[in-house]
Amino acid sequence: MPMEKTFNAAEAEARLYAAWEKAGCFAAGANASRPETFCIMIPPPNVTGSLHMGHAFNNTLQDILVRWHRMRGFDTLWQPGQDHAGIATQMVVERELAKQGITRRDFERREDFVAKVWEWKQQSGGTIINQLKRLGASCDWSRNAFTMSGAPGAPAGEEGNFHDAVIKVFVDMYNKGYIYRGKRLVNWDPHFETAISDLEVEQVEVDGAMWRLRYPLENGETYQHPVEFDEDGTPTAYETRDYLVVATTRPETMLGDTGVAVHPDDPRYRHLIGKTVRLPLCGRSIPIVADDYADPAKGTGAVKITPAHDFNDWEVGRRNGIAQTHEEWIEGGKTGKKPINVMDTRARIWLRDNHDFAEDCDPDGVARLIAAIDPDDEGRMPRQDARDWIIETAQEEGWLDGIDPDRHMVPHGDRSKVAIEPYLTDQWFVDTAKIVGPALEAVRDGRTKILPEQHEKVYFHWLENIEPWCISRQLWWGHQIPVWFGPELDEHGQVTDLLGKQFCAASESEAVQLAAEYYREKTGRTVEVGVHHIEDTLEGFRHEPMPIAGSTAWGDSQPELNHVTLSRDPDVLDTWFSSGLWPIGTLGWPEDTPELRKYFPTDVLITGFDIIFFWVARMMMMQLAVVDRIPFHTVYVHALVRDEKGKKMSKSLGNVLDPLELIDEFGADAVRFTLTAMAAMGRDLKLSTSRIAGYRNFGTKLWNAARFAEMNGVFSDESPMEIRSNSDAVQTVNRWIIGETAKVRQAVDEALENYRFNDAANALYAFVWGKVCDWYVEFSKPLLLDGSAEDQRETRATMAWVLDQCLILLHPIMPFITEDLWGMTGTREKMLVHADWPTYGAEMIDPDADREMNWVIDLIEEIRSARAQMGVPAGAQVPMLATQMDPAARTAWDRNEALIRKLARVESLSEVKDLPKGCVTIAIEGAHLALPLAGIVDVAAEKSRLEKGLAKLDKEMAGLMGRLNNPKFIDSAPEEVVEETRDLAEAKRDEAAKLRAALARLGELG
RNA sequence: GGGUGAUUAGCUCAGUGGUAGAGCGCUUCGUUCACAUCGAAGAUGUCGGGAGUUCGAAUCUCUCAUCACCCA
Repeated sequence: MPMEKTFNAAEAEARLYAAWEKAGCFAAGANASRPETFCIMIPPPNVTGSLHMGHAFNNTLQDILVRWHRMRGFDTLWQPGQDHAGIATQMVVERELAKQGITRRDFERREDFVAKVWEWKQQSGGTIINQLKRLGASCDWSRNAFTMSGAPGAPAGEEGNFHDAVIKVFVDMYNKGYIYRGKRLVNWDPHFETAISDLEVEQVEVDGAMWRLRYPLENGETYQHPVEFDEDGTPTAYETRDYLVVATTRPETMLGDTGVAVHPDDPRYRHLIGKTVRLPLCGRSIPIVADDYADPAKGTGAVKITPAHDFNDWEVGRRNGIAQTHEEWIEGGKTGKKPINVMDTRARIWLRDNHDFAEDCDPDGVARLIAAIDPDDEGRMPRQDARDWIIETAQEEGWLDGIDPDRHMVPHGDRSKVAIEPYLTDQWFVDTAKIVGPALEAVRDGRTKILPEQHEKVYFHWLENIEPWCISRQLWWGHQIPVWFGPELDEHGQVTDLLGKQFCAASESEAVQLAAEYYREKTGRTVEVGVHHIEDTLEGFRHEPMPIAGSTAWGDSQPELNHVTLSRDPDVLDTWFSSGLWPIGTLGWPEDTPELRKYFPTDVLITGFDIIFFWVARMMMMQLAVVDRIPFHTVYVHALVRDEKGKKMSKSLGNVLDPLELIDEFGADAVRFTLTAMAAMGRDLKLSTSRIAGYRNFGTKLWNAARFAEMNGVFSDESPMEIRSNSDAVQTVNRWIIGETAKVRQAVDEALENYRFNDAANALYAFVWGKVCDWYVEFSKPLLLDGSAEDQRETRATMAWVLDQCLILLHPIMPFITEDLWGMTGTREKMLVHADWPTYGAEMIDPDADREMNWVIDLIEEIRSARAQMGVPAGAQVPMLATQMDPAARTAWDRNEALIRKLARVESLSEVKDLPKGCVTIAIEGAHLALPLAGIVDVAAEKSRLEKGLAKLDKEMAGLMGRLNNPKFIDSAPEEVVEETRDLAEAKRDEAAKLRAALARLGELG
């Protein structure tokens, strides 16, 4: 059956992928023929994810390395999987539920909500897997991993043990002292009501204002405020003020102010340091403190300090005793200030039952504020409304000094898009300072290499300045923190802190056992230990663990503890905590599996630079902390895919190219080849569809070369020869293309070894199109059509071999079209995906054949160029004359006459003593050739052609001679460079002489 | 403000000290049996500006300009 004219990607891709999967071609170790292993972990996409250009790029590069190693016989594993994406998944599921009018708060039990999430995951969580398959990704899907597999409540089919790994790591790290719970300011997302990481916060510029508020000075204090200035800006007149003006972009936080800061050297305020102001509305007396953070040139130079609601204020507060812990406050004789949280978890102003807030306030003020802002659950004001109310009131009461419009950055949650609130809460942290050392060391000493190298700097910079990592999230979808709280006892067995004792264990029963031991030791009795499962009941507040201590007392005796009820921390772990274990977790750790032994440490990680901190650094730290080994020896960091104008692709800009649509239109191979050809290290790639179309055409070109071969019996030779080296061929053309194939094999391997994907793609493009299709197929025609039986046989065999090599070498980049052609151009033992990667090299290259064919190609191009410029009709056969040919040229001509004549449309070659008038000169090494075109030749056109050529040669000669005439060049340049330059100058001189002679002859004519 | 990178043909980009390249686009020609998703030929560059090192610089150094990204 004759081949179609083009490759039908839409039909073939699904069929071929199914065939690969069915045959188990991607399974770990498939096609292994040597002991070395090669393992890549996929950067797990979100379970909510769908394929975007970045995934397409990232996974194309991984697939190339994986297919290349598998064909070379490595024991190969490409481990796929997804992460459970805490916030993103909760968002998607809540959105689904919202369609039915249900919210998360309608669920009575956490388990019910989590069950819904699992339901969603099983229905819709596989989207990206199918999309990766369309791209051709050769992952071992039978091992597909999920960071929540095996978690409590996981349904059938999700029984993996990733959960065990996560919990075990937490417990290990907790016991090693790497994990602790503490009260710190975190980025709080009021929509999702959870802490989020710095990296999930984006800064958005918004139009806002600076509100100036007057805080009255207490105890009759005043200061001189400048009101008139001379030309130099020196104050010339002052007014006496009995208040300080603070400027703020967030007036609603004033309810939580614990001080006002001024610069210690500010002459206006120096005498006020240590005095107090009275906070309007609540009447709290707060100190004026000295801190460099206050910039005298900014605003009024006095800045309100709200430690519980601003990161900078927190630092100022800690330095100045106005953000003390409870213990510090007691020890300091209750003279300092504690930070005051005035918001609930939904960023509404929380005043009712807020003891920290009310503590030093005027009771009437408090009552008024509660009535206005926080009367009851329905009336509690969101932060924006409270701001409006406060400004209005300030205006009415005369303590609003003014309003200045101000454009400033406001942090927003990248998922929720709402303004982030710095929020003071208890959270769990990894004490990264304790585990960062080995991760830095591994890259410094080269055990792990980051490519391109510039990214090592980013890695070092981030790790050297690492902050504690907040790993708790107030979500339901995730790994619940394996810590149970119970009352802490003193040496007399008395409760000192209801929440003070933590029991960290992999299971509830182990925690209970730990607790029983603790209480027995403290009390000398057996204390009954139970577990209380808390539920989310407090609207607008975070659910905290609530352990219970039960005791009995008889008469005057101390109460005796007889039972406690533990309460588990309700928080879950940051998704990145589980993704951080990806390399070991996917291989079955903590079980000692054969895969873990075989494939860990893995080889290469391919990822985008945007998650170097998020993920790469954390994997390094965690693997080293947990199993004390690096997770991979090479990290290849690729750039971003942008649109053709260089803009980051984003849904809001509408410039997103959907890889699946591109695959539909151009085929997966074309998309893959484009991404590969543009993957120069460290550069963003700007993608345009015309480029993809170009590479689709490349596939068609290859297809048609095979089609030509098929039509000429290349694949159906009844007595085929076998080509093993260039000595199996006699014809120069065949010997030449065998050598060219060997060259490209070396180039491709070298490129891939160095992660120079674009070099591999471009070398193959130039070879397949520029060498095989443009020249070899054309050269083969005279042999296949008119050659001797032996020549035909040899050429068919060579062509079959060359095309096979093209398919093999292209397969990692273009798996579909190559596999399809492989199947239709021969009877094969194995599919191409498992074909043996060649190892031939220099021994296949015949320098003589190389020289000869390059001469032939030059000659044909010269003749074609002369003809085209002289306006010789394309179809016309022309005679050619030679006045001189050296032996090499003579041999080359004799051996390749048929194909030169065919491709250059030369009718004959005759040797003459002198050229007749009206000839067009063909400049070629080792021969004087000319086309007698007396009837046709346009003297002026030929003259300008020759002059142009001469001008170019003269310019080149000038440069070359300039160097050769410089004694310093002869002395200091390497011998071979000097030699090369001499040869080149010689050749140019010969060519110029020929052109001059030709010009002289033209002169005779004209 | 700090850091990183970029500036090469009309466009998008390769190019680690030795004759400036590719793809796309453009112009002219072409229905010969692999391919018009094609073929042949052609035009197009003070390699961002300036200075330096060197026999020799797109490439190394310094400086200026412009742009981009990351972090504050």
